[in-house]
Amino acid sequence: MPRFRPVTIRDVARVAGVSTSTVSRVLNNKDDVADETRQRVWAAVARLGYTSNLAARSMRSHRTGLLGLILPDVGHPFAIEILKGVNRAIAESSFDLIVYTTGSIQKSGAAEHEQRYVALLNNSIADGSVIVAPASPSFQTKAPIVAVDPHVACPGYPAIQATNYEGAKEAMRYLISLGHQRIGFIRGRSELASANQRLQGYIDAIREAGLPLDPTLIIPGDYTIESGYHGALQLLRRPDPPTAIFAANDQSALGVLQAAAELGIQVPHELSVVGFDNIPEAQYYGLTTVDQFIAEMGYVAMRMLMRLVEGETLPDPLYRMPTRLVVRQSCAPPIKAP
Amino acid sequence: MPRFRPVTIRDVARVAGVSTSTVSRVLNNKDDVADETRQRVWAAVARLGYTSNLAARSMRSHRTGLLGLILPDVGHPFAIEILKGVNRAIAESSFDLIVYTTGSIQKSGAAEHEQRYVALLNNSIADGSVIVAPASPSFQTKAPIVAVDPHVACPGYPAIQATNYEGAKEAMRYLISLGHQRIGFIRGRSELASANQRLQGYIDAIREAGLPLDPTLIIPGDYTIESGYHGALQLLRRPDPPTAIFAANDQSALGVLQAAAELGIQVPHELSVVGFDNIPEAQYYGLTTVDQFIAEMGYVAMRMLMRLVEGETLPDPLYRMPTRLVVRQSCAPPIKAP
DNA sequence: TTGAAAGCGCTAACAG
DNA sequence: CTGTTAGCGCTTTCAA
Repeated sequence: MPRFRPVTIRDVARVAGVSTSTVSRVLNNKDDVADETRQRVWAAVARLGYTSNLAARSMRSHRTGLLGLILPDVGHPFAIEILKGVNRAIAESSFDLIVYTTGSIQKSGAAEHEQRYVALLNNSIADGSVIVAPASPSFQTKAPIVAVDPHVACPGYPAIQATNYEGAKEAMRYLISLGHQRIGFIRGRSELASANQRLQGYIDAIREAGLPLDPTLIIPGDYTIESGYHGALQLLRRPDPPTAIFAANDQSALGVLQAAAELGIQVPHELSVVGFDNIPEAQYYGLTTVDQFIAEMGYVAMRMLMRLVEGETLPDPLYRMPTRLVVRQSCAPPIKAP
Repeated sequence: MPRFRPVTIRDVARVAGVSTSTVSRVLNNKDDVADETRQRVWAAVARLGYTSNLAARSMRSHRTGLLGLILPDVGHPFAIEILKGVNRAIAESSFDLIVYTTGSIQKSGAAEHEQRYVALLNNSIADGSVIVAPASPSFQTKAPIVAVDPHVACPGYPAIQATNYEGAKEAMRYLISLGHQRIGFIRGRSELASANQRLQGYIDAIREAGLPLDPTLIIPGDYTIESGYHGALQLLRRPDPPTAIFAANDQSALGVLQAAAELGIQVPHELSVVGFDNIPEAQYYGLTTVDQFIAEMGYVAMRMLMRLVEGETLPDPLYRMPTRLVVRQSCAPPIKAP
């Protein structure tokens, strides 16, 4: 590969026989340039194959036409869904997208680092950014940001969140309507607002149905298959096992199914199972789920961001994306109706 | 959101009571700074929450620690697979990743635009870039690039490509070994090197087996389900239909299955089908496929790029990623053995 | 060991 | 209408 010096605005200016500022004016479509000059400049641009230097441009004028997306881990299914929605929003717009990632949650992680990532994009090359699952309660940034599924319930920035509470409640009401009275719950990571909202939905649904709340039916978990598996084993080996289990996310729901299979417990005949999130395999397993429209969340977040970048103000800084209960074969009335 | 002026190196300098150049030296770990000064500077950095401005930094020193990935359409399954591999390579490294996308092939498309995208990242903020499926035969860029699956067979830049020719041949040899003598072929987009290499594999396998080459069994296609569907209909409605069909990619293979089902032709009993690429549904349909390790291609591409960025030279600028024939239920010997 | 000064490529004042 | 000038925030000589 031959050493190559990028073409600068000065090269264009020299070839077109004008000053650099005139070239800049033409490039930015200012209207105070003579037609003849404009032509000469464009011709030079084309001939030299000039492309403006993003770094230099964004340093002076603070409008780059680039929106940022900050993801801890692009390989994660959640991130990929977000990406699809974000991509659609970008495709419909005149903005381009810059996705920034450190490749893993390990390398990013801590809240203090997030600030760095936001600053990296937002204070230099991006006109604004969407950040996925941030832990920080606030960000210092020049340009606007929008969060998807922030760790805290009421962050100091615009955000979009699924209706975790309502979704959990709906799932529970469905199980209760089938006749279940003892329903186990596998919790999510307790530092996440989403996980706690789901737990609260579980609790309130039981209370509102006038059923007794048995705290021993609530098992800690961390959104992994393993936690669902072990939690379910614990619940199902009791002398008085629940007739249904609601898992705080898709992964742990899979763990529950696995545990049931291992113990020879028939789903849904002997045990009903419901999971939150939309795991792709849900339909193969016939798992009843509370679907989150993850891609849609990415889409809405980007649309919100674009509005902010254009200078509009959002009517409501917290957008709540509705979930939907999708009933499949993993649910049935309990064997002994009360 | 309060107006916020980003913290600059000057703010840090003022607080630490040193000059901006000293701050810069500390930030870049130069060793000619007094320990005591170094401490003061780091303290100021921490206190102010300073993050260096990417645009300014990349404008001066031409090392940013950022690698670029240029994708026409992040929503596409191929892109997502690439992303997974790329992500892994990034996670293992000390680089961060910047993905640039315009959101759709529509908005990007033409080869002339690719040059812009490469320049955008490579001549300003990135230390080098991986570009997916580029059409251009060459790029003008300051920093190194590596292509994945370029349109042309021998581009003027380092690239990584699946063993399309060998893979196609292996699939054909397998069909021939089952006893098939008349095998149809659904072509891919003829402007792509990959598609033509697969076609050549088909042709050469037939020749080498000493079978007659019937050009009317080769049907044009464009990698879509529809083209596979129509191509298969055309082949199967002949008075002398082939006993097997090899489709140049996964999508068109699905189209073939669809056409066979519609005509009431049993797969694999009356028709064997093989597809290239790895469609995720392959195993559900029992489709025999020539798998490409797409994520792996992304991984290798990034590793190659990192080497180039570090100043190494590649032993071979064209890396050929082996494909693998995965035999599933869609293949069987023809009804009448010869 | 440190600071002053120059300048990366670009845009936005301000003059002409 | 166009050129000159002054920086954006940073790194890198060159002196001290």
